[in-house]
Amino acid sequence: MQKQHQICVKPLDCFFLQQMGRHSCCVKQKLRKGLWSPEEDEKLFNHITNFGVGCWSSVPKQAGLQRCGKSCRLRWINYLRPDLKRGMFSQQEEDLIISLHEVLGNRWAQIAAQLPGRTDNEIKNFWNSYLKKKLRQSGVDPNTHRPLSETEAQDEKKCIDYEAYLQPSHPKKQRTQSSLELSSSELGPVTKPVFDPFPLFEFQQSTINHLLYQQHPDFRPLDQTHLETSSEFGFTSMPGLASCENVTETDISENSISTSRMSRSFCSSNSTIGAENAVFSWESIFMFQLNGIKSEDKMKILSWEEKERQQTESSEDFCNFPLTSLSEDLTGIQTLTVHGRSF
DNA sequence: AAGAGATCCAACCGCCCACCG
DNA sequence: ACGGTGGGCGGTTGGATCTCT
Repeated sequence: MQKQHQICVKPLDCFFLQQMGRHSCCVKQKLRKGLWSPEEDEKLFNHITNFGVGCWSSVPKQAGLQRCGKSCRLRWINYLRPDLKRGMFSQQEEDLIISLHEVLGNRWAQIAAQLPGRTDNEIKNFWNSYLKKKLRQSGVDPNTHRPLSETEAQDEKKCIDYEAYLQPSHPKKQRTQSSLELSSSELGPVTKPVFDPFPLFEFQQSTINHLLYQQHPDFRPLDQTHLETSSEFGFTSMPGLASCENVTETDISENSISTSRMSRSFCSSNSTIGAENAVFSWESIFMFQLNGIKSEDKMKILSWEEKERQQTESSEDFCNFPLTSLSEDLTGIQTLTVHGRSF
């Protein structure tokens, strides 16, 4: 474990480390730490929207944030990024994580690269809080992916009923879904405002990706690499946001966005947040997704129920995502098998 | 109803590495 | 070649929330 090498860095040590170019953050006592406020989120989001992802160390100053660059980067990657998929992991994602973990170990970033819309942190948390226990429960050592001895399996006291977990009524699931599925009238007064720039993203990501995949077989969902490096997807300049004033109401089917799936934050606030050079709105987010893939086709927007049905029917689509960026560590590995499919 | 324990997950920490001057 | 710097990563923490008694 790394911890044994870690030295408690207090002022004097910290000074030297700073001189060595390491973690200068900790000496800047004035910088804020902890949870991000909606205002901070909005500032960071608007800054990245307007100026793109450049030098993280300069972002806090330019965006007017009392945070270190690392903190801003993390917040963007794990929460504000527009391509994030939210909500429960699907069975396909879960199987893929387990298979990838068997090959890659705790290389969460590499695993996350194979799961569009998921962050390494999210996958790591999911693994530590749930998958590990599930594997142990089913008699598999999560570290080696080999069968546990019977004794070890019996000694595993913590029991997780996975089937029950997948049911909509499971408390843990309700916890994560509540903000998406309750209507504003059901939610009552909002006590903890949250800046949620992409409250529909669960809908957008899965629905649009599915639709695009249907009509454009070459289409692949956005991933972190695309966002950070590809001008084709254009997030560094956010064309969809910058030009959102050109979006008309008729571009979006009224049926495609159900207010019942809005998050608390947006149910309780204006749907448009003004910035100096950009306007934050539902329409802009939606159109960015469409602009991002440069599709000229008019797409039929399916109802939520129809979309979910089709997703279920095409549940194997996820397995078709190519493993494009496995590291050099995998050079010796010929294939990766997921659900009997070889990659 | 209340308190304790368990769990989740956002955020932090420190190490490593690539890049640059 | 070397040191400074920024970014990426995995491990860990601690506050919030949930469950149990």
